[in-house]
Amino acid sequence: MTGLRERKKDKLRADLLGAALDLFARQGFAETTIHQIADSVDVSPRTFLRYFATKEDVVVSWVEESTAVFLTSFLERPAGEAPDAALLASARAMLVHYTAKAEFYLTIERAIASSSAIRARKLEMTSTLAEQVTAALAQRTPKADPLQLALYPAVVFAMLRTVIGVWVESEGTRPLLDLFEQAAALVTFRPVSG
Amino acid sequence: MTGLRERKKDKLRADLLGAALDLFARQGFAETTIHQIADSVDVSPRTFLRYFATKEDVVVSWVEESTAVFLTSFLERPAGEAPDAALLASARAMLVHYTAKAEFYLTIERAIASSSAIRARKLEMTSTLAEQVTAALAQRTPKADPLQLALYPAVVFAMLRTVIGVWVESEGTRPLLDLFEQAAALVTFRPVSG
DNA sequence: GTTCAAATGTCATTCAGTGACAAATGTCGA
DNA sequence: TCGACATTTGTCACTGAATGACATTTGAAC
Repeated sequence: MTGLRERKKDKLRADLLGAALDLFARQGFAETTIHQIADSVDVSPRTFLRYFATKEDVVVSWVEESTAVFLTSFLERPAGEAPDAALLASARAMLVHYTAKAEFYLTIERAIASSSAIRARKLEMTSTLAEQVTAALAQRTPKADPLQLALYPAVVFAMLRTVIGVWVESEGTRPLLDLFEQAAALVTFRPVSG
Repeated sequence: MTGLRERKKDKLRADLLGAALDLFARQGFAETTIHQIADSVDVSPRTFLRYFATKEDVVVSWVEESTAVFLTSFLERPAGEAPDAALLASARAMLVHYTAKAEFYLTIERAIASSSAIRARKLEMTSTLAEQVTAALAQRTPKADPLQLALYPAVVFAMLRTVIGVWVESEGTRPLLDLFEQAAALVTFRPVSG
């Protein structure tokens, strides 16, 4: 299972990630070249690009982890549950995951906030996730209007984005889940007539 | 005022824009090079980059127009108006603008939908607009929690994005404002306690 | 240890974007 | 109308991201 080859690969990936985040934090994202990242781990730039399709992906790969948490949670929700309840539950699951790795995600989110290129990339990933969730929702209630199906996920992710933004600005002092409950209290969903 | 120089500049900008959108529509965004765009208007690639900072900006420059409509409208709303009412009113103003130039914005939005690079860029512009609106909101109700201030704009823009998405998919047949009213009926805002 | 597959390095290339400087082209006053 | 002046454009050179092809190294398995 875990031969030397795989272990090396995992380690190299982790090293590249660490070196990249370190350089990003010190010099900024745009000011760091792939060459520098590769150099500080003693590999060729080409190798870096084999592990991460683009420079942004270094940061964004971690967003994938959290979106996976959301999606997994959502697909496991009972079929009879109301869409908004299911979405909110999955959002909470994702924030629990964030909270468990708070220090780490703070670093990631700070890197994201520092560069418009990464911010754009993350927004795009979130919108992809929203599409997946919308598709899953469509399977649960096939008769519903596309607008209704797309709207709830979009709104929930807007809430998540906002909550995480405030969390990062508070340096992680305001508990994520509390913030989310406050946000959820301000927006009400009307039942979908499917 | 309008010397030959300025007129030439305006015309060239318009020509570059037209040529670019045309090529994007036919070949796709990523498959079109700056060189091609410049060639079809008989200018050097360097000149293209003097008119548009990046290739994405060709498309994105038009998003700026619509965001300006939103922001202008929002800043003109009466000070006493409830935040959610003001936001919804400005959203409607923006959609009226979209509807007035429906054919054109359909082209733009199709280009946006076709390329993840542009989609990312547009999302980023929307989030910048959301920040500006949040800042404006903060001036109206200075005592409010940052979370509350940021949440409403984020949700309204999520609604707008969703509505425009459905509109584009319907090839512009479903009226934008109708879609928006349907969306607004599904999500309710609780009053902000500032 | 030999054989096979995966990982890496090297090389070449395309394309976006930037800076510097020269050439061309309007603008405006004499 | 001519000539200084400013603006726009073209050319050249360069950096850096990203991709493809091919050779080389290095684990894996027998």
